[in-house]
Amino acid sequence: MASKVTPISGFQEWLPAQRIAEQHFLDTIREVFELHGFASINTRAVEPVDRLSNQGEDADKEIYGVSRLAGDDSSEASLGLHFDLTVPFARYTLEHSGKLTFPFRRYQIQQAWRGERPQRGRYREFTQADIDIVDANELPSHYEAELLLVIADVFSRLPVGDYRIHVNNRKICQGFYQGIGIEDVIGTLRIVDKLDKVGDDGVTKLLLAAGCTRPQVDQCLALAQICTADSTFVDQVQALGVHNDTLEEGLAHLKSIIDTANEHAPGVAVADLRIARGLDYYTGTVYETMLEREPSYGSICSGGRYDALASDGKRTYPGVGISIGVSRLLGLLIGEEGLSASRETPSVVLVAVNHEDSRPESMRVAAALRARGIPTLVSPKAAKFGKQIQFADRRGIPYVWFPGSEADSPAAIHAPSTGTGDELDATGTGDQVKDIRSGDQVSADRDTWTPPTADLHPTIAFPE
RNA sequence: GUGGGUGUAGCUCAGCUGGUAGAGCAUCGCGUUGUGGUCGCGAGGGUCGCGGGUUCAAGUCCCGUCACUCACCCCA
Repeated sequence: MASKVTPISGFQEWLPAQRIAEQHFLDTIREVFELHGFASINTRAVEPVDRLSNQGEDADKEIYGVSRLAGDDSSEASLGLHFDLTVPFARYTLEHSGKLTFPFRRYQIQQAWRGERPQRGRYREFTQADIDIVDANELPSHYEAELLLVIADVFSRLPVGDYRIHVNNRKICQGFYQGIGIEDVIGTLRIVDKLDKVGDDGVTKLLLAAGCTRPQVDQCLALAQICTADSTFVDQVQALGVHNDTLEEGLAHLKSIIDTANEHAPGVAVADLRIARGLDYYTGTVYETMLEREPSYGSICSGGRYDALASDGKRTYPGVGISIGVSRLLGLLIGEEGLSASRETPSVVLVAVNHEDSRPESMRVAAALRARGIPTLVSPKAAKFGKQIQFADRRGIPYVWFPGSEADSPAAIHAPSTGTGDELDATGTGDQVKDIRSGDQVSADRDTWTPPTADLHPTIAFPE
């Protein structure tokens, strides 16, 4: 039955060349995560709804439920697709706590689902690349700087352009707000978080409406304005004259992170005291990462420290984690800016087929090349050589191999004169390989010929 | 969930105050059984999102619905 196919909003799908670019990102992320000693885990797509749903009332609306279309499954536990990787990881940590070795550092690259209205940079199905470190009972704060450096290492190997990791510590806001007599810390954070969208005036109105006094509002705004690439933010906060132990603790932590980051990855981190993050479970350091060329696109890498996400009653497992929003990042780079691969197939060589009768010989050539790690495809038809070259060209395959073991082979008959003729096999019966970009065609040995390293695998680049 | 915009070929779109569905690009074929890209000729491909209404006649007007899209909410 033919039915019209239509796209489903909020689900990202790439064409083959774009997928190659995506895989390059995923491979690089994985490689760097492993380089920094993170072990991979994969968690199931579903969690019991009651475990997912107590993260805040708004989150509930976004959870996709999972059930059988037919049949009476009223006796089954209610399941939902996870909407991030942190909550499943917390559950995983508790479930396997007896078999894990702490501090446990894991990476997890999986999809997550949120049933919200899609928009630019926001999807209903999306891939996240998470790293987290959890420990039992206590978690040293130096990990909070370490995660930032891992992300800096990842992005240094990818064509993401200039970016900044904005770091804050919730204790700064919490201590500061309490120090000036504001009780609703979370609510105040949420309002201050809108600074980008509604501006000073908008935030002022909202805070006044929430019951803050004028001096409190001014202090909140003054704190939120502070944003420094070095540890001078400490002096700026202290100049505001608020005294609170929690505040001092937060300042010391953040200073330590910024100093460490500046030593190992200069220019990447910035202390930005307006960063709040929506999720309630963060208790200390929080991160958001913006691209310099388009900060309004939103954070492409976020996370933070959480002290009590996982607890079995006897022990709590504090952790710190950060997550690359792969789908959001690629939605911009691939979807809008045109990042793609140099070809739409991994094949670097197309082996021509002279006649259908000689296909076995072409297959032997392909086998010899593949045995040496050269991705190779055999031509689908013994069409005219122009067609076979075109087949390669359309897919971006740079080399066409002409098997030459037969007397009437095209390599013997049709080798073009290149002036010197030296590179042609004197007998005219050997294999030849043609670089279809330059037109150069030379004799080649299927057991030793290797394409230039730059051609062996597709490369990724933005359009000119 | 609330509000605005848009639905015509694979893609980008034209189609006037109603009169038998079009272009460009892409795809495929042909241009002396052999070395492509240019060029020439040709072909395929559309329940005009879906349903109803008005009319002799609806892609076009009206109503509904669905999808996509943008903003709000919230977040990677």
